[in-house]
Amino acid sequence: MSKITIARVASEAGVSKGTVSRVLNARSGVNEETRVLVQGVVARLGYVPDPGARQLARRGRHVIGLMLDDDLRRGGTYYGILRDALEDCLSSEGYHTQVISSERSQLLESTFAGAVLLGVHLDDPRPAQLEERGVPFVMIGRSLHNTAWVDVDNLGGLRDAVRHLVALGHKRILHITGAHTGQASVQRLEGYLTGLRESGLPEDARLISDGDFTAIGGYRAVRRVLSSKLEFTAIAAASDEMAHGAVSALEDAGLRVPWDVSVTGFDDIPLAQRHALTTARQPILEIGAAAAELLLERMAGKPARSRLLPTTLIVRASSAALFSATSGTSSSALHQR
Amino acid sequence: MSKITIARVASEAGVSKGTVSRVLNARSGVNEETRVLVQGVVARLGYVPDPGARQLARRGRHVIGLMLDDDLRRGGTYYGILRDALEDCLSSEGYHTQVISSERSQLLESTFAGAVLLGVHLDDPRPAQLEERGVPFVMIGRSLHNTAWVDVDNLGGLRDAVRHLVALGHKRILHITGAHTGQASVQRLEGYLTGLRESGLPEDARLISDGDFTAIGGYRAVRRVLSSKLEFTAIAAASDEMAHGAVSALEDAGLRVPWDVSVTGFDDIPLAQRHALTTARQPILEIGAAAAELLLERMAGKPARSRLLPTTLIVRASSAALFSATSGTSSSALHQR
DNA sequence: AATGTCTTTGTAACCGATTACAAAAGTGAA
DNA sequence: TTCACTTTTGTAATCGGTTACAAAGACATT
Repeated sequence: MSKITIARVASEAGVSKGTVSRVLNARSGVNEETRVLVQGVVARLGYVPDPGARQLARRGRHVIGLMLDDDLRRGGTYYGILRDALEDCLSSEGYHTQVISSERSQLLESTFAGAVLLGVHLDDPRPAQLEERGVPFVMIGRSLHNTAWVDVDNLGGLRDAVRHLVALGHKRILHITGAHTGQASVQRLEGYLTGLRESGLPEDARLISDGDFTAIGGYRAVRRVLSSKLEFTAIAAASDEMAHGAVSALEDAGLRVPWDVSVTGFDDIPLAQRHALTTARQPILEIGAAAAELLLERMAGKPARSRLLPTTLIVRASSAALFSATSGTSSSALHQR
Repeated sequence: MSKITIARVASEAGVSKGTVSRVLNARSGVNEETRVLVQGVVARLGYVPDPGARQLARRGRHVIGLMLDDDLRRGGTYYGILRDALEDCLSSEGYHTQVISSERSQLLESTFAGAVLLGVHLDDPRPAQLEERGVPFVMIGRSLHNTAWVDVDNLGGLRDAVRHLVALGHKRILHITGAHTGQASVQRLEGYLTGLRESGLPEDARLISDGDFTAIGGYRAVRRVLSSKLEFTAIAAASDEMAHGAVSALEDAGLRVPWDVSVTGFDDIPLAQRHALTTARQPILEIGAAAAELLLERMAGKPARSRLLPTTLIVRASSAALFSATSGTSSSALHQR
């Protein structure tokens, strides 16, 4: 049928266009009742404001640049969702996002009202350029001092995973680390060690195997440990991808998850759900929302704030109580079925 | 330094906004002299019409729906880039993109000027809904008859990879397939077979190992073949991810790439470059551009067209000439491990 | 009752283009 | 010279939003 405009919503709700606009942009000074009423009509009609008209009406540029680390840009999985979440939040504020490619950076100040940096490395020149040109920005994942950032509690997430495994009776827990360069990786390792310490378990350097945040990396990390005949009954990986690789390696070695070995991941990407992986969920939507909020603050001239968000442990079928307290090596711990 | 608008151009040229607009849109009924004059001013000022305002005045809808297969949406890697390319092309025409979630599909016709479907399965009900409601769309990856689509020459890409390997002296080439459900997978298998046939090499069903487009899938596919003691000196995988997994599996078995086994991939994702993988590159940017172009045509009421884009073979260090013509090199290396 | 303050809502101008319509200029025929 | 017709140009409404400003109520204070 005909296009749904703000005027249509206004007349349907019995208010003026101005009021509807205020509701849509979450401006203050709107009666709670009116707001609910208008939101109801918006939802009922499935009204979506025209982005073009919106940009036109707001003077000046209202485009937020999205800077992605070129490697991670394709790391997909996690970053794709985060990007969706960000776009969702920002578009409801009337902003429109656009990816800033590495080359186009000279157009920064004329084009962008602000920027969000996703997984950008420490040595990337672009954050400095932004700073210099006075474009406000927020980083996701900590990297720079003095800037606004949003991050997830990496340490806490891994610590919770370890606590969970310990509560299930596990005592020899293998940790698969991420890439050494990243802070997230270091913090998660720290969380693993903290979890052990709090539970009074000894730290064993041989139970830390290096991965690289990829499934193959996880696979190989487990393979190495298995061939060293080291005992372990659980694995706490620093990412779901690696946990998935770990599960595959265990299966290929004839071990069954969770009967022989329990496995936990980190992130809660869709793959984790498909493979029923116990994992420390990153609140991706909240991260996106927080980044949007902090960026809007910065753009409004307020001082830089930062936020550390907690993870939630999602328990699925890949972790289970240790049945045999007596058993020796994991490979001999094969109970039938 | 204020923004250059059509009014500025008009006053500078000493004509009215209407006349400038007519020149810009190549409408008839403009004096040749005036046209040249206006075009001169436009060029001198570097004026570019605001896409948003333009679309608004043209009284159409300006949001293009993006339909992603829910699984692939997170597959990241390839789809993220493609999406960027699409958005780039469409935004310069004044369109904005928005992801269409599975639920919201009943609002289609009132909201979207058109749609792009990315990796949507054959059994998805949404394409049919679009058709029914008269929303023009373009699919990336062929699926339906009678619709506009853009696709890459899957068959040709794999055939080229096989030709390349054959030219290097390889005669026993293993193919790792993708998911069985996808057409891309089937077409690449066909390309592999075509390559063999053209080179006069025999087809051997045991040299086809099933993967699932993931690195782990590639790893396991190779692992299976290695354990069957089958001879081969090269692998042509249906994706870079799987090729990466294949390389890892070979290395874990004590084989060296490319000395013992050559490996090729498909896609040319960043990972391929990092691992110096020879691969059939998909022209992702061109795919996005072509999809945008075809969609704009459809929205203008022109008949559906389609486009098949060629791949380019990128030769890197993972493929090399077969040094030892004597057979059994790779399998003897295998036996040592 | 009159005044001031605060909150909530409506009104109308505006963003930068397009386009229907009218006005002006040009051309040729009567 | 005047009229009819065509070509070229200007004018103003319009698209779908945002927002400055004014108006209207509600409430407390004097």
